[in-house]
Amino acid sequence: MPRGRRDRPLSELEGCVLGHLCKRGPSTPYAIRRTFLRSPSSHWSGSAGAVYPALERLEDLGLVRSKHAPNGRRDGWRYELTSSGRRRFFAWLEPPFATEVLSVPPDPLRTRLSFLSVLPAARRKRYFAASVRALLEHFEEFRAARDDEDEDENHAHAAGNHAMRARIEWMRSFCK
Amino acid sequence: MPRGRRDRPLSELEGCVLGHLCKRGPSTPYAIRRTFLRSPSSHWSGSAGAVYPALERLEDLGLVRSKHAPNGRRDGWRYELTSSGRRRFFAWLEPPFATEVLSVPPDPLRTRLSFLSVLPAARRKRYFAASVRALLEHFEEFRAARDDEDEDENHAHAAGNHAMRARIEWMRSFCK
DNA sequence: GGCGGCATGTAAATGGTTACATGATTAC
DNA sequence: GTAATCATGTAACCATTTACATGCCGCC
Repeated sequence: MPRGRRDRPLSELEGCVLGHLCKRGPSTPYAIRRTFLRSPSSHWSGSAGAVYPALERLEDLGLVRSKHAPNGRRDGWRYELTSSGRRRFFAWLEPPFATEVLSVPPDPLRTRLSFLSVLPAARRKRYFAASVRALLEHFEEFRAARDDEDEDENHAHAAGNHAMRARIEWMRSFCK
Repeated sequence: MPRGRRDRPLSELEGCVLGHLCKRGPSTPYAIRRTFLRSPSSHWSGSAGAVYPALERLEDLGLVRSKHAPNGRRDGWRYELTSSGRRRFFAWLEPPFATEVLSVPPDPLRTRLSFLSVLPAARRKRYFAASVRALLEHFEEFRAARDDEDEDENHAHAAGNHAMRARIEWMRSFCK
């Protein structure tokens, strides 16, 4: 799907950038990056090398608009949603979803299950035990890292909780 | 992490390629691609443009070795694990895991939860209902696509099942 | 004997990453 | 006044994807 096409699907990052602008209003690129950098639930680094190009692409698509807005002595731009950007964001956000949104999300731990038959039974047993232990440990950390400021983030966090518990459950079920 | 470094972490695809060689023995690149193409649980396309370069990288790292093995009149190569490749595969497969393996796997549906507050309550209600409906539909398809040939794949499939059910559960819990 | 599908690749585009550079502001 | 951190980017690299090219084989 060539980048130029106006109707190409948005990447997850692009959707989130539009979402930030929709939720918090006009923002500088750095402000957008910051929410990625700080958000505990996000899996993006919020790297400048991703956010700035994404904003350029979105501007090329006419979904955002930038105004020159120097900050003190310093140059800077402020981005805001266009009305077509707003429509596009809602299309990204709401059902009907693309298949990738609905299908089982990738999970590196689950991927590894496809190869466990190469291990002798005893070692496989240890595998499950050690994995459950590691998962539980990680789970504690995750639960500790609550946000509490943003209601949405709490929802997302709760969903993450469910997902983690499901992983622990199936790992446990294989233990037996 | 520069590509040349011998101790860089393996990508998921690279791990799976080593895994294929470990499980099924020496293979042609196409045979490896095929398992990705056919495996229902995999989220890679098994595209040639991913597998061939991955094999080259693994060979540069000394983890696989290729032999010229013409197939009939046609050129072709067959790859096999080296002993260091085998060690490396087990390190990839078994605990202790890298953080990315343990942490909550990304889920595009969960990502969208972070923006639901932009919707008015009624619309959010419809959102959850429609999502659950779509998930259930997709879930049926997923369950139908069992493999039954490979025991490991059945394990992975069962884990996918758990993950899907967890998603449906949390979507439902938000409905209320 | 032509056609469709299997097998074997290459090339270009994409959307991320890390690393680097550097100006402004704040804390000490 | 100097070090840490905030803010603003650029550049190089990386692992994927899609699209393309092409030879061989079996079937109708």
